[in-house]
Amino acid sequence: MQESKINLLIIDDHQLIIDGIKGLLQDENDIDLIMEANNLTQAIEVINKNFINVALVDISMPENSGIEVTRKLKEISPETKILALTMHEDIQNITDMIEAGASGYIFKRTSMDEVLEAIRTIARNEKYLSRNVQAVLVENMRHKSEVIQNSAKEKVNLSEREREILGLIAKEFSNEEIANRLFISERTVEAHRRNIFTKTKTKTIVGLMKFAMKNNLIDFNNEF
Amino acid sequence: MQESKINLLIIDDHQLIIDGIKGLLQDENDIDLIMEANNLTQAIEVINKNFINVALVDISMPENSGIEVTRKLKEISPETKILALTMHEDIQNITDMIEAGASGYIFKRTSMDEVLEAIRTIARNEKYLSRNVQAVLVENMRHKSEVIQNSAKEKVNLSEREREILGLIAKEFSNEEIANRLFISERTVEAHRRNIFTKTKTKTIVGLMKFAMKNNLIDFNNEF
DNA sequence: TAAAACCTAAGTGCCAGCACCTATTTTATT
DNA sequence: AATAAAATAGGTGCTGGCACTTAGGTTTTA
Repeated sequence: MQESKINLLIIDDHQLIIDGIKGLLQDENDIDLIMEANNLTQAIEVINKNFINVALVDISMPENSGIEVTRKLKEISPETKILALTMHEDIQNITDMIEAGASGYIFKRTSMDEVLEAIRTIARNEKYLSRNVQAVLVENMRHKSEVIQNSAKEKVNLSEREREILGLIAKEFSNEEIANRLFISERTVEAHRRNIFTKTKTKTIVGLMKFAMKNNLIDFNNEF
Repeated sequence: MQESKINLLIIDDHQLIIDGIKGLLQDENDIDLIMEANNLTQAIEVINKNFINVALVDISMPENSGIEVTRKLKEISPETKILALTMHEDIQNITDMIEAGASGYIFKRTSMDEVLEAIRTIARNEKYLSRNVQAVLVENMRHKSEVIQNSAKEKVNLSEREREILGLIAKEFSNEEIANRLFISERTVEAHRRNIFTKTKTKTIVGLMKFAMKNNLIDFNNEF
């Protein structure tokens, strides 16, 4: 399945790291060309002159963050696959990089073998997340549910009608509109609204929306 | 790093699949015991009698969904690592299973080699997401950003101050409180508020909150 | 069968948010 | 130097949301 040779570009502001990686990779016979760049400008220059399959981006770079670099490179050369190499092990960084267009993400504390495997994987147009990264993602998913469970520990039981009205509130209908829609009095809507606030222990619509979000009572994204 | 032998439990309502997997794994010398169960009740029975390192759960089971099974097994035997084997390739299923406590997730269309690798990986207390699953996760992260970019294509440029005030609104402060906090007049806060509404093309606080959510201008989860 | 929860609804009054207007000072941007 | 954008702030008036109260009919549950 190994297609052709890989043209690699290493982008890092630390020349030492570039040299290190280069040394470790240059014996691999499926990696043809290894270019290097210390910043975005140099990287763009390289990419404009050579066809690069894989760019290894260290996102701890000072001036342009790795996210910026990734976005920019993807813009000018969408075929180039980007592998993020970083010491930032938080989810935000991972998701940001992937949103920016990275095909793979590995932590600096992983072995060089994995770097090589990652390069080959994303060169084949697959995705690569190192074990560590997978662990972070999994932990995050689990954590999210824990947060929800904790915050909703005192199980809020909104009635059918209350949920319905909460949904309409979230859809930006006024009490009057809700009343008309449901063929009930505005007074009744107000009563429901009050009960919803009481049950959810919230005081403002903003608070209520946050509550609804956290408890997945409404979803902001898919609607409308 | 291979610790000891692995005790495996295969849970699937299709006996054929159990037999198939069993046949393919019984030659592996690091897999000691292979038990089987066709449903949750049987699985619980097995787990109560034997120590199981890894449970391979097919979540397409009719009666109790794999999610239920996973939750239940994790409850009665937290040390047992769970590997989800499924034909459902959507994110919801993946996240649900992981939230329920699965340590790994693989699609049915992956090779048996990967199943074996996955079993060994999670037996070592690591996480395992197959390449396919990684692809789905990555695609999902990217897709999210696309949605955001589309809906916010007309790049909303809130000023520094406006962002600050938006943040305070999201923290449920009233105009008066915001005014006091920032040492400005309530009139000014109102003016900013109006400008924010205009710029974001929203009309109600609910709409504004949805906008802010989508554009990551505020984050509902981490705050407070 | 009684109690609890739910859905319904009217009255009354308060005020925060908002509309619409105007205007000065400061800070980019060209 | 000039134009634009942002931040500041006062006035005035309307109203939707909310508090607080009361109450009757229905459904669920203990």
